[in-house]
Amino acid sequence: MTKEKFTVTAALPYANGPLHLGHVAGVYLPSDIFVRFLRMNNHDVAFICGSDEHGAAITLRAKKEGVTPKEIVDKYDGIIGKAFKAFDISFDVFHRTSSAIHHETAQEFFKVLDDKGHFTKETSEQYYDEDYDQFLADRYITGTCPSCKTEDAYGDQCEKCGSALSPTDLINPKSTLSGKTPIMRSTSHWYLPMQNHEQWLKEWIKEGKLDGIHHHDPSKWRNQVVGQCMSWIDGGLRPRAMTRDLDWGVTVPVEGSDGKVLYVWMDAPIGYISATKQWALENNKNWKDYWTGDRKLVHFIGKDNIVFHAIIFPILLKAHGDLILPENVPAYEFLNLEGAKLSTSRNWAVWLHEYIESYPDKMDELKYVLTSIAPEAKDSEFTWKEYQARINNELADILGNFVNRALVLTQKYYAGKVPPLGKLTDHDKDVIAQIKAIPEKISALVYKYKLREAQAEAMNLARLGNKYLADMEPWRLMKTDPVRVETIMNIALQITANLSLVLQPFLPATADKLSEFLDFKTTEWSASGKIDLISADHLTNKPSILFQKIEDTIVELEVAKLEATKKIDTAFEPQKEDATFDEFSKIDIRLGTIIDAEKVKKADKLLKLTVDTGIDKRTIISGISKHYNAEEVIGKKVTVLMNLPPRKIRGVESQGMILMAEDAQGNLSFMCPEKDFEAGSGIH
RNA sequence: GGCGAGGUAGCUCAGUUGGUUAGAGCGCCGGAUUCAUAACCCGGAGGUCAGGAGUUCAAAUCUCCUUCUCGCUACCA
Repeated sequence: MTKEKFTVTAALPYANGPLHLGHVAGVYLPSDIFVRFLRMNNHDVAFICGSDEHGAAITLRAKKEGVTPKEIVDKYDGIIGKAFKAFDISFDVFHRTSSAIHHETAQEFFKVLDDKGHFTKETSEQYYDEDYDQFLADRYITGTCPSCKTEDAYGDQCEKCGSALSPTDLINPKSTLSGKTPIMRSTSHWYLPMQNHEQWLKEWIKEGKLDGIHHHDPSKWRNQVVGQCMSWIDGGLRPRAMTRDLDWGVTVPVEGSDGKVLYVWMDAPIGYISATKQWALENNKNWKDYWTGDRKLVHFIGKDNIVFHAIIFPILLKAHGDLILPENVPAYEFLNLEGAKLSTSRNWAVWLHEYIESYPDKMDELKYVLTSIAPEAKDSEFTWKEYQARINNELADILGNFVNRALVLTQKYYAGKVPPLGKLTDHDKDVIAQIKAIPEKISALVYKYKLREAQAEAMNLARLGNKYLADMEPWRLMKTDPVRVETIMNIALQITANLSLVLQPFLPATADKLSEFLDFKTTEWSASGKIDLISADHLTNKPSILFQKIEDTIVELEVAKLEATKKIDTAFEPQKEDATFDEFSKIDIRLGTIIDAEKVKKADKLLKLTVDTGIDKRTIISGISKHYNAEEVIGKKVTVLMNLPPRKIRGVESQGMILMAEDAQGNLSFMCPEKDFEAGSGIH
């Protein structure tokens, strides 16, 4: 195998929460396996990751918790970094986007593109809501449509006549945030005109050609990745703003851009580059070697960020010039947990750092299970029951047991010394051929990013060993033909030595244990498949149990722990700041009876309700159709916020709002009077 | 709502350019065995390949429709 060069990145974890099993199964573990395998084959590889620490979500969270964004990201960068270390994900570097070197790198990157004219700078007068102290997106402005004169047309489109608008076209504009007339304020943003890149993107993704030259094999990209990219491209790419009005992030390195930062999705992938720079600095290397030339760039990501890695970042890389584009973007689907979607906010998750704390000696067990169920082609599901079954039935019974019987027999018959290989039978030769074939299969699968199958193939080597022993019955032959047993045991030990090799990418700690048992270690994949890994007379050690079985009580405990999180109200916000009595008095809340309801067309969550409020019958659009269907809400007496300024939603004017209670799981419930009061009753 | 990806044995999943009785692992049932963590080994049962229609000598595989799940997006706080 010729040596190749790889730069492998794992999606930067967003530093506003800890890591859960979904992240691990779908990005970090597969990339780690891939990289470990590459290293064993002596490819030149850099494995890059780090914390993604910018973006509006972090500032919002900081505001909510009353701390600085820096405190948030420091906290989670710490938790995440520590967990990766304990779980033994073998990054060459785990960096962070809040570092100085990243800010410099991202700014420089931006400047290069700006200097080359790859951005269109739109300095425009935009509407600004003084009460909310922010610029208004098109959709947050309504006004009268200049062509059909309908009121409440949106800033980007009039729903009535369908004409495309810009906010400044509107007559008598209003902010939907405060309801007031926004003022014009000058702001400039840098846009990436993605539509200029459609042609080469199409050729690159569909045919794997870049500038007419072969770049990669598109059939190796996952369906989902090609499908979603083509869907975006065929739908027509549009300019996308690469800067934001925010105070947390990489400041735009251009005069007069105060209060602006790089869009987090421009900033974050550049984090791969800045992390490489930091690593190069510390290891006396040149970072450019890892981002130029005939090097293969591979991005491991989750399916939710395909377009950023397969469209937007490639545009940026190509526009920058000199830099390589991804050779593949293996995107993983999602992992579910015990029948429900993983959710950070609802605390429905198995957190990696908590697992590590509970089971510090069971890292490989978790790795094995997660690789077995890795969501490569579709969403998959983790259950503790399956965790137990995989470990007990496969790791312990098949792998652990084989290793144990081979080594224990060696202890028993030869005091641990490897017996010589004698004359081979046809059966032996057949087994030896399979020992050779398995690593080849694993290798082919890994290069195709089929890691779960690759791992299963590694387990087949242990199966082969078990079957070989069962077929040969050395314990019986020992009485009649001890010379023959020497050959059998030699082969069994060679299988064990091969296991210590082929398991390394998947189960590094277990592979090390095997090496200790055998007193033999090699990290050269090219040695795999050989049957002379350990020589005759070599002394092996007494084995210990490789895998303890998982007791039922563990499963029960973990499931109970999860169920308990359903009941704990962890997700509730802290109390808001004081409101004056005057402010409260302005709010008009009354009981209303829903007298009619229908689903709003072309909208997932909306119900159009007709409500009798005691003083009138009005239409209210409510985003509750995931929780209530139209039939069941009719006749309900609910709480209505009366004096919210009317707003057009999906072309229908909503005159007020139905107040809902929301629990920690995000379920919504009407708030109904305890006594049967009539519609119109005020709520004070 | 638009687009994308999925729906294959009880469970987790393979099925390459359509081609003989649809596969693997685990679970289940039966058998054999004792070197081994009551493990291993052999055998068996179990599938209208989400549902319907079509193209074809032939469809899990191609086309259309319906339905369910997930993601992106729109809209919703």
